[in-house]
Amino acid sequence: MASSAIDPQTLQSVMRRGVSEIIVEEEFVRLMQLGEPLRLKMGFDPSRPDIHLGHTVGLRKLRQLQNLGHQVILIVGDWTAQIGDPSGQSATRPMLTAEEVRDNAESYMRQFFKVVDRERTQIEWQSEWFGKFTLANVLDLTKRFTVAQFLARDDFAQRFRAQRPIAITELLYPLLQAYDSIAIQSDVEFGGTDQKFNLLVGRDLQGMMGQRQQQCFTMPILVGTDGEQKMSKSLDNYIGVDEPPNDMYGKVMSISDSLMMDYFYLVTDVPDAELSEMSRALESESVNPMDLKKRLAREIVAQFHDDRAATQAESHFVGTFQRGDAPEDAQAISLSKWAAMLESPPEADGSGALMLPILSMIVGEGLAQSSSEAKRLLAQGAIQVDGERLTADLAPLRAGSVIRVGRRRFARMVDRED
RNA sequence: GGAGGGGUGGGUGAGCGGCUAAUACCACCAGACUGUAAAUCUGGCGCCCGGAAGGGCUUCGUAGGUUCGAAUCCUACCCCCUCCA
Repeated sequence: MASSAIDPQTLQSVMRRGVSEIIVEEEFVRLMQLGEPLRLKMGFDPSRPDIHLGHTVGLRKLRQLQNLGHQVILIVGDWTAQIGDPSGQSATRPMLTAEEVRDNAESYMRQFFKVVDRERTQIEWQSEWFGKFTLANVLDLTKRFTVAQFLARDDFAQRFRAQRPIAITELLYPLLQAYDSIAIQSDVEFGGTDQKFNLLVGRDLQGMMGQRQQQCFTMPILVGTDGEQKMSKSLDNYIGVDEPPNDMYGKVMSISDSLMMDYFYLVTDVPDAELSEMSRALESESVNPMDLKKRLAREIVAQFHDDRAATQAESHFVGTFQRGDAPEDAQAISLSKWAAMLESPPEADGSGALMLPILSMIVGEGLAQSSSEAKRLLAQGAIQVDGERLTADLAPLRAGSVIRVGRRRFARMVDRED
């Protein structure tokens, strides 16, 4: 319970770090000072069950407020999912079956609760209210807004100008999202800066229908691993909260140095004072950026897995990428199986290794997609055996030999496998 | 109801009878450089055979047709979009 008034310093950190805009700030402050638990609204689209770091910027804010005693209402958007948020491309989305929605919701929540406190979260399905909606309700909703209001929204405006299609249902999307605020009596709603319009429609609608108006928090958009665009699954520039530690660590290390401080600021708990320290050190080049980035990668992995996983991921990274060792879990290839495939017994060179056709082997074992690709890789010098770059198809292999294809595909020869 | 535009390789998007397995950009892969950074540079990027030169096979919404030859022309069909009313 948030029984007592909040201290000013905590309030400041809630309202500043990782927040782009609060509408209306004074009202939010007043609400916080009331000391009663607020209803924090968060929606989720069950056609996209995966959460990545970009989403966690907002989720972390929710968690922060939960720790102060407030309540999260998670809305499963089983109706809006059928429309598709117009802020994306206008790709027609297939309708989901009830079962798919349930599965997606499940996997979403598993990830959601890595950040948000389950104890202080209430889950509501849109169908609880939209299932009962009648045409009369729809008309009542739609008559409150004008086309001009909606066309003022930037992405609609652009599409309209470019004579690209805008489905009527897309205009409905913000309305349905807004009605959710009515249904759950939301006090504060959260979203990325690109959600501002939708959040405000909710606020307006509440006012029109005589409810206390929600406050709107917009959060900065996290740039993806490509260093340019918003982190998103469809652009494949994301770091998923569900990814294994090694991948997560590696992806963080691959971000550009210039993004590093944003990540620290938006998705870790490293205190502000320390962050300014780091920025200064980077500025004066008194620190190797790589070391700070390793810290960032550790922080992030620890957050979604644990400290042990973070330490392991780091040594995996150092071993595999900085030193070029084969990872412990490298794919195993049976030496005897491939030796047996040659009609004539494989020749040995002086040291007892077997000369085996590496190209068909890497295709057969899935290290290359086709023999054409395998040839190209060989020609480009991308295939190594025990650190030696290959130039011809036949490679000397023995048990324990390490095959490396490109930067990250590894395999180890073993005597046999079952 | 009327007029028009369009469906091309993971994406955007050229090509509009042979020089086109198909321009360009993005994404992706590899190499150089490195901190697996990023950026940059170089090469590659349908499948199969070949050491290579080269050859074969399958692709441009679907199905037929014209032609020595079609992503390009014709016919039918399916799908998408815009404008006028």
